[in-house]
Amino acid sequence: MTPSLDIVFAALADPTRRTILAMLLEDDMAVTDVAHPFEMSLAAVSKHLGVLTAAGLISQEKRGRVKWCKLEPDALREASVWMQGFGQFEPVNLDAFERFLQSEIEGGTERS
Amino acid sequence: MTPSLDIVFAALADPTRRTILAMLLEDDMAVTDVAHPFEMSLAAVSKHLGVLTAAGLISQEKRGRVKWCKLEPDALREASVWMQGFGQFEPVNLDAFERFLQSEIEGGTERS
DNA sequence: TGAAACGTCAACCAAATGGTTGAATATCGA
DNA sequence: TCGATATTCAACCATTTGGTTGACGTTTCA
Repeated sequence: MTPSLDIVFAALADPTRRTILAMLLEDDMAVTDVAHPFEMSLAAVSKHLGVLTAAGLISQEKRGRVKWCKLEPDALREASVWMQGFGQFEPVNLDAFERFLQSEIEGGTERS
Repeated sequence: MTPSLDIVFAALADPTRRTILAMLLEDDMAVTDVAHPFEMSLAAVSKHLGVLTAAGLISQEKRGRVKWCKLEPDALREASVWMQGFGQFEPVNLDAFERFLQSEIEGGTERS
């Protein structure tokens, strides 16, 4: 079940979380290492990672006592498609655009 | 000064606001008309429009007693560029776009 | 075995968010 | 001028968000 656009965009709206995503672009990281550059508690970063996980933007896998965080960039695809629609489609085709989104996006259980 | 990614993504995180943007894709609208399909007060919709304006996603121009709302899709560019930094997505999802065009051709124009 | 490292949980707090209602402001039209 | 229309403002409320701290469960390893 793909997380809704609500959850994905809300996850992206925080600068700490966007920085974390950029960090994970380079390599997978343990929670403690993700937290290191930030001037906030480990628990706070752990919460941010929870938000990113709920949005499907990262995945977390525990090996031993270390929990590894991995970027899942595919989760950005749905949001990206949604945004691109505003640049690429003619205003005339709203109905068609909406049908397109409907067919393109799975699991979007949002109210209209 | 372009609004920060924080503000833009936060604005996009609400389904009511995304629906408003989709409505404005079709045409400019007055505040009252924007509010019409929603089951909430006019004041609430007015607040949403304020959030979208603060994010630069729409502009509002008052003519007479009517305030017209206009989509400003360029505001999505910065956010779009940020997301594209994560690779995977081309600026346009060409495959999906071609399928969309194909369905357009096959389906004919069934807008009423 | 036991201390240290890794990470989360629970309770708490301040501020922001999304909604309400009622009053206020400004403009149009007859 | 007066009533209706269009929109915002102000105060209020409940919920969510982003942060804190301290206690807790696991896992490692000397």
